Amino acid sequence: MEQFSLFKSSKGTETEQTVSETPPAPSPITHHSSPITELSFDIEATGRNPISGSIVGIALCREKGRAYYVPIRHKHDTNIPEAFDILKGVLEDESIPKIGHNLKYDILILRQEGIHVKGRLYDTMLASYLLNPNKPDHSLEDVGLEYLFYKKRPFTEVLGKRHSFSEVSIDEATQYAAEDAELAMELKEILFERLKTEGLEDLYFNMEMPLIYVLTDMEEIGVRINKGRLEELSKELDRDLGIIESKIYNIAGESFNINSPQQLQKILFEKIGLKPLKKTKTGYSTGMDVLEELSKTHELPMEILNYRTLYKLKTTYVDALPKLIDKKTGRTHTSFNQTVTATGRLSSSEPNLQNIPIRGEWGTKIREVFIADEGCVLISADYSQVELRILAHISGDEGLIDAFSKDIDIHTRTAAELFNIPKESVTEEMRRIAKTVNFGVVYGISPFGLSEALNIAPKEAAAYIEQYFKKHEGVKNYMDDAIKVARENGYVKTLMGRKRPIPEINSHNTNIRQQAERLAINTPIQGTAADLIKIAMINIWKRLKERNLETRMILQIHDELLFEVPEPEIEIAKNLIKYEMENALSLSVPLKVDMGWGKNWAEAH
DNA sequence: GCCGTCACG
DNA sequence: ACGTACGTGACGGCA
Repeated sequence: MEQFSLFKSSKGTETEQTVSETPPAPSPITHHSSPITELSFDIEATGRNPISGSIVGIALCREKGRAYYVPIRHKHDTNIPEAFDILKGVLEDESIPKIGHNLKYDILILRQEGIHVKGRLYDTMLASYLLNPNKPDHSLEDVGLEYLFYKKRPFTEVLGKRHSFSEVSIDEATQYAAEDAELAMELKEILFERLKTEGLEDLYFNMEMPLIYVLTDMEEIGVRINKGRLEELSKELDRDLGIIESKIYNIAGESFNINSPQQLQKILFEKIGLKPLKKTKTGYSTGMDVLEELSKTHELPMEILNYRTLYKLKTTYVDALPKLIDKKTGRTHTSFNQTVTATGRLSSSEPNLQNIPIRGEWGTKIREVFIADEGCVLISADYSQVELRILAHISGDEGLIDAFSKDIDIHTRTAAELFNIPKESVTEEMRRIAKTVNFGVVYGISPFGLSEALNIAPKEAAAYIEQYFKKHEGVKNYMDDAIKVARENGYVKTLMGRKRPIPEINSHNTNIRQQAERLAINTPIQGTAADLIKIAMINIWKRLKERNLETRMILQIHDELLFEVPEPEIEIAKNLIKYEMENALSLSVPLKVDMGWGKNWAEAH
């Protein structure tokens, strides 16, 4: 039977028809005489990763109760080229708004088919995220359930024992896909109305929505990785690990699985008789801080730490990265997740390229593997002390504003304040302490937390904190105010109006409440930094496009952007990037961006 | 599927 | 008496 598009039910309440019947089939787009005001769509494809996955079909919905499914590479498809061309025209029409759930995925799949989606995007996943960034699951299933009390048919059930969606019968595929497209359309009404009442419209349309296009480009371009070098490093790590392994067995007097915390506990705390310093839910901790402390008493803990470091680098990076090089592009394509963090940051997965090692000799070795394409260099641009600058701005603290206005080394200045001495007399050790205090301030400092971080007595830590607040009343006031605001509203906001509910702020449990208070303090800072770099990303992306430059943004690591830049564009790109990052927001302190470039990421940093 | 551990900002 | 720094993702072990 000829099947072009399938007329479909309102979530299964009407019967479906094929459009192959006479008279000539109406296309889902053209049989309407009215102009298309908006369109909900959903791509069915193979695989989670939209770069390696491929399209199976497209579901479309223009109005409640009617949705269509157009098979593209369905096993049972009869491939009608006209359908594809009509769809391309509509999806690329800048004037037609597009509705969907997780549009970044659909846009990326469509790009592989030569369709470049344009126009205003109503992404219901992003809307759900902005309405409640604490929500752990923004899947269509979960959002549909929460806002429409609608239980969608699970994908796994439709798939059954089949390997790919392309093997599902057209009838079933239609039911499933059309339901998704229609659900997104219905959710759009509710969620975007609520965005308006919550004051989140501006954040959506001017930040998260444009960012979809930026992130799709970044994911599509990917990063070049030196695979051969990774294989060399793997062998090197194998050798080093073997040596440490036998050393450990020698010291322990037996061989065991070093990666098993259970077995390790037996060796450390029973056989050798070292003092357990900390407990976990399941036993005695063998974490880094504990082993570091124990290494003063015995030689084994240090060897365990060395082993763990190398093992981590090998399994998580050196051996994992080559497997994620895409066969088609020869590059590595991460996913930038826009709806994961509670603060507004992005996250990165499969592979996570936001936690690539940087410290130590192995950090350098691994970063050297991230390379620029021929004729290009990598440019790294990172915000200097961005969270403390944001704290200066939102707290209005005079001391902090003064320090950043004069571009004084902030940690040295804090040290001078803490120890009541002139800047010139600050030692390395004092600066280290001050640096930790400054970090602690941003996290919502507590005497216990600071004492743990500095390995000092809580009383001593409390004294530092007291001294810090004496010099920075503005910061102290900000913290008190943030907690007050959270108590009154039940949520806190970033500078750009991003909200995070803090439901535990009035908890009667002291621990829970204090944790909530730290969130109330930290979230506006971390979240504003996230807002800031998102603005910079959008502006840089736009300007690169306007000027037809071939410089490509490839990674975001919270306060850093990484670009792949053709050599002739180095100067112009450097200026453009620095300007847009430093001027993304106008704060009461200047923003400062450090830049570097080279053939690999280690050099660029 | 959870836990402990550890890589990053 | 207890347990705390903020935000992530990936790995191996183990039930």
